[in-house]
Amino acid sequence: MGEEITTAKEAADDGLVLAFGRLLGAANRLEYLLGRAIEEECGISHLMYEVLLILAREGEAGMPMRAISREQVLTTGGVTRLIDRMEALGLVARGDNPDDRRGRLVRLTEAGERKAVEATRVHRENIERYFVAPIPAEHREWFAEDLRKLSHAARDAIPRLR
Amino acid sequence: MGEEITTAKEAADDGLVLAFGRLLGAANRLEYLLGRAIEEECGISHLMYEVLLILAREGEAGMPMRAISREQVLTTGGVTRLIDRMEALGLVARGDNPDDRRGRLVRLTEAGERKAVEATRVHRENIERYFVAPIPAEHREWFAEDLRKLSHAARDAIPRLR
DNA sequence: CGGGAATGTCTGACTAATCAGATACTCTTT
DNA sequence: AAAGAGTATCTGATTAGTCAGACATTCCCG
Repeated sequence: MGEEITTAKEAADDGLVLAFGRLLGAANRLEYLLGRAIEEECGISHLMYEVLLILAREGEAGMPMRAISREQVLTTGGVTRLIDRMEALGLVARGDNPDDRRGRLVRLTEAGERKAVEATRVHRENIERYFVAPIPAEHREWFAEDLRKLSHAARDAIPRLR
Repeated sequence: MGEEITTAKEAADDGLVLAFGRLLGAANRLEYLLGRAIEEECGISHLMYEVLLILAREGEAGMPMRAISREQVLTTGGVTRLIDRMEALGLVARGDNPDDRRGRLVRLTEAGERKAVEATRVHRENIERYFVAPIPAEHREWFAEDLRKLSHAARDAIPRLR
């Protein structure tokens, strides 16, 4: 594993690269499956669902677009367009930010709250099936904990997006 | 955790949904970081790198586009265009498939092999830093093993893409 | 306090994916 | 062997993101 790699075949068989590929593979596939399910059953994209949860956590006051961009790896331009679509669906509302007149605050509407609850029901069921079931019960706690560490380490390493 | 969820706030605080969000968050951010690094240092996208490794594993003969689409969650149309770009960069070559004249076989070129080795060097370094370092040494083996299980379970559950 | 740097959002131009339909071939069944 | 079903790839239209630049506002330092 610590050896010098000189052929493409060796590169492809590298243990570390394989393990990492597994993380991405698992995440991509799970995201795909769960995203599909939410899209079909609730009519919103997986990214919209994530934003619903972020806003739900934030509460009444709403949060600036900037903060959403930071939570999800998404440029501010991307957030603008995502929120445009969510606003068109009636899930969120934009309001002025009294503390900073450049910015705006996004908050959930009633419909957005209902959608968050509905989508979570669908989501939970599928997570149980695809994410929890394959991990042996005695590993689950550590596994979740390690994911948390990984998630934070990776977040801290990301340079600020425009 | 097993309780009925009725408000958006509760949905956002659901332990299972949070843990899953962590997996996706970690994977997205790591993919972002490592994708950036490979792109900047090697001039290819993360997806291209994955395909280089897939082809390296396959060897001389090459593999049909269909198989690539299956490995990466990507439609066949997406693979066509990805391989178009990789061909333009000189990393892969398409050849006829003697066994099935509908299909074509994709294989690495010399330049593709070199790129796979080069990119893996960059990749390994960053994986060490962002992926391995945050996981305590005594968990690593189980963690990788659990990821493997997850990855396979998720792969088997994915419906065939067009 | 005034001016330059920094920040938050939006937008036009672009990119890389999806989807669905077209085409060409293969496989199976009668 | 002919027909119909199935499969591999490619392509036009669409979509959802990126990037870079515009603009308004705020922050900070002399």
